[in-house]
Amino acid sequence: MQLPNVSGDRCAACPIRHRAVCATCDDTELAALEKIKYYRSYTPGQPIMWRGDPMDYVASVVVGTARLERTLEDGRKQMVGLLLPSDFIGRPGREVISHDVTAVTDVTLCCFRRKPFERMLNDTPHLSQRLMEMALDELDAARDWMLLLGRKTAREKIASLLLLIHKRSDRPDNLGHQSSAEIELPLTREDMSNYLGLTLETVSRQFSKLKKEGLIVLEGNRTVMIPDPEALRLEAEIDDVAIE
Amino acid sequence: MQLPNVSGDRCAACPIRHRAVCATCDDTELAALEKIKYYRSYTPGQPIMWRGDPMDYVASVVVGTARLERTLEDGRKQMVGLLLPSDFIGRPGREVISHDVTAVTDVTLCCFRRKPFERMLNDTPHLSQRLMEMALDELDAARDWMLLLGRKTAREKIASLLLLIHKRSDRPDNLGHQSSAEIELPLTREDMSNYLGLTLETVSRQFSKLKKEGLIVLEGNRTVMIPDPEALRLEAEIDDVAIE
DNA sequence: CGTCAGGTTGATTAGGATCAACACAGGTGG
DNA sequence: CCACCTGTGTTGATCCTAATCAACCTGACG
Repeated sequence: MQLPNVSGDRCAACPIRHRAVCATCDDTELAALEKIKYYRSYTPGQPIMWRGDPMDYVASVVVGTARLERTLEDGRKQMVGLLLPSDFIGRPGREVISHDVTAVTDVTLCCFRRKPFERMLNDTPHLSQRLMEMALDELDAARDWMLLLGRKTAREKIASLLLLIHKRSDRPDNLGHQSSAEIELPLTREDMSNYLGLTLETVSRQFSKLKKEGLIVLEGNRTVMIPDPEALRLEAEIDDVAIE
Repeated sequence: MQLPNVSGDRCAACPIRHRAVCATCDDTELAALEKIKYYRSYTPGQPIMWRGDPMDYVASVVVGTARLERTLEDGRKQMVGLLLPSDFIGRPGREVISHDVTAVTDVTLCCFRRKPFERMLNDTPHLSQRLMEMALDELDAARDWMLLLGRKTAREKIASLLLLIHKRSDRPDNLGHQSSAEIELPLTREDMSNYLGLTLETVSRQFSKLKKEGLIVLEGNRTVMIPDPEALRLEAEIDDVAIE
């Protein structure tokens, strides 16, 4: 996979400039951030942070997909977040990392050492307000996911996940409702099962069933065509009061 | 139930002064907040906010317990948060309420009309930083709960809930590990089932089983004695890396 | 005294987990 | 070039946990 050449680039040219934690920073603030930022890259499967380790830096995802997860002693795993470009990693004000983070695809992070970043947070309201906004958005998303984990059936979970990935892989040509859509799954069946609170066998079976019913069309293992997104939406029991 | 006389009180005397969104405000900021605040009270079961309604105000819980929940069309319910004193309700910057909020016990809120509060957020870094902190804490809590919903057994869920309530009803005499503890459940079996992603029958059965095994002692329906919190902790599969 | 909300317990069912076999593609090394 | 391995995915058989359906209990309250 060819990575965009981000290292050393000016923030102004950054692909996530207008969505990440720095979105509302002005030129002066951006210059200050630029001084303390550095890039890191990871290959698929590579750990990025471990729960319990000291949190030396925080970061924005620039390119790629990562998963945020927790593991029980006996090995049961639950993904608690899917990190896509512009998502923020880490919790300023905390000494220790609370969730494992792992690269799913090739990933490039824009990192800030925690201490300098915390100092900037303190005297850059634009930054703390943006981070507050992002945290509140993620909180809403986490709560929606709690509804899925606690109450939805396997079939509804799969449909919801497909629609979530569809929505978040927002290509620019996304004007209103399309009559069909194609999405690229960054996750393996196992990753998906860990996100949905299922086993990988159940995920596989539900894929097969949705395929047989014509609600999805598989092109290879990772590419899913959704002939009629509205029909899939009915299966997902999603309800957007024009909120999300 | 006798409510503390909070209405009209000065913030300085407020029971949640040092934990709520206003915790880090100085006297001047507090005075400004005092001008736009007002109190509201609710009786058990009374709705506080409805998903989809315009968000006219945001609030802090001063006294009592409320639940935050989402409902599927067919009636399936999932609690997505338990709101205790000092917790914040609402999302500045959003026009519409995204979760239902209902009083569980008698509840007193300290409310702020949203617009003035948003203006204050903009020019009061103490406030936005505190709200950011609280949102990030809640995000961590929500993610812990996702692990519970997705991967824990009914028995583990119940044990986790009891320990959560024990931890959050932090009486001052809470110096380190106690050899036994008594907690007061604000929730009905049904509320608990909605929080844990179970049915109320399953909750009831697991209570009976834990009782039979001596891990808990019921005194009436709502009071639970935990003879050996460490033993219960082993059942809950909780793992705190000195994080929480 | 009857009603009703909250709670317990029992019988049965079902959705998903578990255990297991196999398919297939992509490397790797002889 | 082929044999082999490994990671990923599919499908089948069986089991088990928690859901469902149902009866009943208790205490509060008009």
